[in-house]
Amino acid sequence: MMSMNSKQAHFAMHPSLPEHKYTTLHSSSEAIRRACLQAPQLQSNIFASLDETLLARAEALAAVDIAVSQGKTHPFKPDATYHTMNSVGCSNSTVPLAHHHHHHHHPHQNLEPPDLMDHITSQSLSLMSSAHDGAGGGGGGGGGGLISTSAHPHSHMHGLSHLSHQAMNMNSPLTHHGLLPGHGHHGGGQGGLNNNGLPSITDSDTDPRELEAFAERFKQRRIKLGVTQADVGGALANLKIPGVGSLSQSTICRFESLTLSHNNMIALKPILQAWLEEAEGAQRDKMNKPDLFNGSEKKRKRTSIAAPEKRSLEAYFAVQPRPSSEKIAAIAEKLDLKKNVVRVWFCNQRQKQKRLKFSATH
DNA sequence: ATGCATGAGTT
DNA sequence: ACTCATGCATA
Repeated sequence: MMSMNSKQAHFAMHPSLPEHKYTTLHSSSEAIRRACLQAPQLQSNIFASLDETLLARAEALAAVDIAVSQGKTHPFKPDATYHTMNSVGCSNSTVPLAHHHHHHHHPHQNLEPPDLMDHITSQSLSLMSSAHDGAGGGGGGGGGGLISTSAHPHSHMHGLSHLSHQAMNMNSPLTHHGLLPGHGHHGGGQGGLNNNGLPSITDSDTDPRELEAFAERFKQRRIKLGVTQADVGGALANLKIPGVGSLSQSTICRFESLTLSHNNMIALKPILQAWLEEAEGAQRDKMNKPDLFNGSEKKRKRTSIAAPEKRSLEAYFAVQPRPSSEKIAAIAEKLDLKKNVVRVWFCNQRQKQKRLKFSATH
């Protein structure tokens, strides 16, 4: 089969700067997070009598939290997810951006050197596109790189997901990849290029400190170039690196702020480094691709879990980060949320927790 | 800058 | 049904 994705729709232009629908102090919810919840794990009968014990317990804990930092009520329903999946006539024109095979990994118990680049061949570095600025947040604008760049209607999937998926364990930063010819130099500087055009991965590349330093340099140079995070993401596709498509503003942002998993950071570094060097080396010409597409498709609505519910979830998470399906259902009902919303929340929470745990260690 | 969500690949 | 990489929508 080819690729038959069904998640497209680009163009999220102009944030209409609406009034708050509901008060959501996202900053506090993130700041508070689970920090002081260590209830004894009383999971007596999870399947027997709707462990209200645990739920009540967790909620009680959450309640304490509420009393301390909340003094308002919100008249809103914590659930507003309506996907408007439009079958836009299924345009099958998926970019033949070579979605090659991938490898597998055995259930061994440790580091399996990932073939970071197994097929990458050369390069055809182009350049980014327009310049706007305002990437770093900018309060009102909304992180947005709402520029008119990269005209990809809807056919870009994950670019390099296969470069470093879960096959590799992200622990010891000493894992070097079997196909690394020019490794040997390290200590704050790499520069060798692999046979595929991307910078070689060296030991130093897996060093959290090095990654951090690079991320910082990257951001500064990017800004210096006058490009937004979104611009970078879109420009990556122009690098024509096999298996590497475009990335979103979100991902670029996360890279710069180190809010990606260690592995993800390592995988993205070579790509972004390649772009950076190209962009600086050709800062003269700019191509502007006017995209005259009409995006009248689905508009995904982001579910917003209200603070109280969120606190409860955090309380549950503290005692049981991985609730069973039944448990999730129970929690969902208790909080009047859709089961899937709860499930996804736990998944995301685990990811977050994981990366926080890592950054805390380094 | 981040919260909620999707999807591929695994387990 | 989970993990991981990513993305859309939004604060």
